[in-house]
Amino acid sequence: MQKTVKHKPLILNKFFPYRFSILQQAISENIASVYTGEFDLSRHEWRILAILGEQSGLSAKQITLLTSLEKMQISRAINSMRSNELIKETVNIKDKRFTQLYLTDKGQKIYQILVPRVLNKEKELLTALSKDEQKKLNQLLDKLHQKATLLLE
Amino acid sequence: MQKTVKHKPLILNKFFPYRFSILQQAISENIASVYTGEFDLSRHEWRILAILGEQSGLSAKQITLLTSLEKMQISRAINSMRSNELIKETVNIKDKRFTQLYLTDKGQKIYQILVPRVLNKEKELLTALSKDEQKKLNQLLDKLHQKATLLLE
DNA sequence: TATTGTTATACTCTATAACTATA
DNA sequence: TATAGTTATAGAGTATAACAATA
Repeated sequence: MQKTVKHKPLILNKFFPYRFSILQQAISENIASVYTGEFDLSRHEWRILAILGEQSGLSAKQITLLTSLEKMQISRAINSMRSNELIKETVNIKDKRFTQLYLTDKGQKIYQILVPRVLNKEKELLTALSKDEQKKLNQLLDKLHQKATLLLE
Repeated sequence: MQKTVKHKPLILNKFFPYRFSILQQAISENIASVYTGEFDLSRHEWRILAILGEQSGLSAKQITLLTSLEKMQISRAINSMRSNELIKETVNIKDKRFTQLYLTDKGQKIYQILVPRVLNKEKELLTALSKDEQKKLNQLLDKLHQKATLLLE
């Protein structure tokens, strides 16, 4: 006689959130291999570099609104990037509480090198899918994201 | 005159790996809210509970093969679960290097309570998509996973 | 009083590798 | 020699909150 199962079984390998997490890890490692390899950035540093490369002069506060990073994570990452001379800053004259952050020449150079590599890695990953499939995937993930966020409230 | 951009710009919010990572975090928090809330399990502990609830008597080595956990992560999680009396163990008689792990009655009770809740949370998340869309999503993620793994080698 | 950003602290997680016991 | 599992240790990341400067 078999043990009575009172509920649907949970097979970890078929459990959507688990599978998603494993895939996320693989994707993340692919991208991280680009920015950790030669320039030894942390994930937070890489995100800040990406943001500031695109939009100069942001404050830490603005970066919190554009990324999932919190203010002390940013403060620490900035600290490290400052000592590696990737970032310089000025105080906002109109409101001295704000610091305006910029990439240094060195920071910009690294940014210019990394962006094509990272975009290329993204492209490589996505060659697994046709253009239509990529579009479909984005739609599905958007729906899922909306629901996941809703459920967290 | 505008600054010359020598490459395609990288907009973090539209960068697939970034979006994926944000979504993963939201999904993971949804599931974690179930197993951390009442029983205060860590993610590793939860995964081990899920595995052992399904298959009794596994060794730590076997668990490494069924999850993304490594042996010392398992060793530590087991340690904590042992002191919370969720797990008991016996030595394999044929090869004394192997430990066979089992849920205690208490561990099983928690397992029986958590599985329906966790599956329900998964279901809630997936209501964002139709059955067809869920199937499609799984196919697309599988393809992506294959590619991501391949690129890591 | 409220906000920006820094710092302190304690905690969790991770990675590497040395260690034991068994084979 | 090789394997299963434990332990030590240092580093990275996280969460909470107190803090200084400015508004």
